[in-house]
Amino acid sequence: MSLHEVPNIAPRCGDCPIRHRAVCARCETDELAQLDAIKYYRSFEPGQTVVWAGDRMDFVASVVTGVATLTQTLEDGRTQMVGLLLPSDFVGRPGRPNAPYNVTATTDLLMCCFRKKPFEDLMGRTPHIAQRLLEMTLDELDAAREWMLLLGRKTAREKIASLLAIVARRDASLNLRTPSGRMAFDLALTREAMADYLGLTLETVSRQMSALRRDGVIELEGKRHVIVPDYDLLLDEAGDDADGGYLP
Amino acid sequence: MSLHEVPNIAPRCGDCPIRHRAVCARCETDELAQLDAIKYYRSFEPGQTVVWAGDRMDFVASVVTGVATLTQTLEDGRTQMVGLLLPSDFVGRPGRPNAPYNVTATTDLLMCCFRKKPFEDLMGRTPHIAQRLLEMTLDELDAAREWMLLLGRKTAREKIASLLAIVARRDASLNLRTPSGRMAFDLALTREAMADYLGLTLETVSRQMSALRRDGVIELEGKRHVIVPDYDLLLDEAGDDADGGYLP
DNA sequence: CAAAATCCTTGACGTAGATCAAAGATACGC
DNA sequence: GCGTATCTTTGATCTACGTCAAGGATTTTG
Repeated sequence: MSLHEVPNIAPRCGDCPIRHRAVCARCETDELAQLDAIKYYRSFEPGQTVVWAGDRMDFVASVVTGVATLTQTLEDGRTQMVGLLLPSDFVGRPGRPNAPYNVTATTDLLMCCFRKKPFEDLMGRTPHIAQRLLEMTLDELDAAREWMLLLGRKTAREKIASLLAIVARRDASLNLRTPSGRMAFDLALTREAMADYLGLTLETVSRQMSALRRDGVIELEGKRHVIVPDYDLLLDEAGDDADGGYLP
Repeated sequence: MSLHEVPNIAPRCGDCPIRHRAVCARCETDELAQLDAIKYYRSFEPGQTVVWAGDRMDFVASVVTGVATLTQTLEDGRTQMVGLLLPSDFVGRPGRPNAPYNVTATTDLLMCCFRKKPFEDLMGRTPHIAQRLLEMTLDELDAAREWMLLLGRKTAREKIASLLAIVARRDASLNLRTPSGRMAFDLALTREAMADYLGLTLETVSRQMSALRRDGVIELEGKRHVIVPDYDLLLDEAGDDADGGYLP
């Protein structure tokens, strides 16, 4: 349910195959046991919908493997992606019965779910979980606002470059990155999904990807595997924000 | 720090002239006293900056009267508004030392501030304040995502209509609204601020405002006072989202 | 009350990205 | 191996919105 740098340093959550950035960062073993008691797994195929906007959603979850998206649509079918869920990201909101957006798997997707009621109870008993959730939600809000800048003011080329930079950065924590700016990753999104992310059409996305390749900013192997020979060059293209980004 | 319907039903916070949606919704009198002890007021003139992006921000605050904006900028000066603060809205984030965005007064502005350290301490002691803050942050996130749909997929005319509908709705709780859809309000934003909100240029905003007037969707008295003869008509123009909006 | 800011409107024109259309890649089933 | 479906690329054209420019309205200042 977010988009930023993910340190992925949280301790393992019981026997759960993923490090629950969401709920485990400061968990005591006792709490981990309680989380384990209420968790279960669900898997989805590419294209499958996890929940429809407006539907009751009686669980919260974090992504174990795969990619999911949050999307919003207008009556006439125009759609805008409003969230991109990568492994360790969290979906769902304690205190809200219904899902505000469509949640869709774009790849094979495994989610670790917690039934909402017991999760909320646990949250009520352990204040630091609520605090952690607040922290995460604030991160998401920052990401959403960065995204707003992209949607409102960046050119198509800058949008593409920014998206690639974001995905590359997320992958960088896991994947190989040479000391130079060279890095490679797979883009788990179709051109259409990229377009929905960026507020463009898929044709424009395709054209701009070709243009970036032509200009040597990126290399493409097949359609989805991207190589960034010089990360700084990509960031230049992305026209990243002034105001220096805020200090830690 | 958000954009939705604000019921404004929270009890008064001590002698504070505003109902602190943020921190008082479920406050005990004891906690109110503690909040009162650490609060102070600051006022700003139109155009004045409350904090610069990146600067240390050692308080959280809620807007008492007036309007403020959160903006982000690219190096070349392109700017995007990412938050609109109306009375009762909350700014600032416990746990983060620096402000991520520029906060600027667009009218005369009075803020009720709480020094961050004591506020955080209080939050640590009273879990429901953290919960309330989480709730508010989730509301903001929803608003940000609605805004993303606007920025990414709506036409200029729809953008304007959506903005007017949002402001009208915020005002509706305070202002007069006849049983029919007729309503009137003052727009505390310049054309340029509207443009920054909507990801447009000020010329396009001006043209679309004129077009909406010409088409009888709105009436204008002077530049800032807007009359909406038929609110449903405005909502049609705004091309509001499908998926029915989620049920309460 | 003139002079100078601001803020807003309107026009003429250019362009980035949308739309429409066709065809190449790649994968999948039989 | 061939047909079908999905995804992607590329081209030709259109258009909504941006850019540049001029001129009102309204307020502020001296």
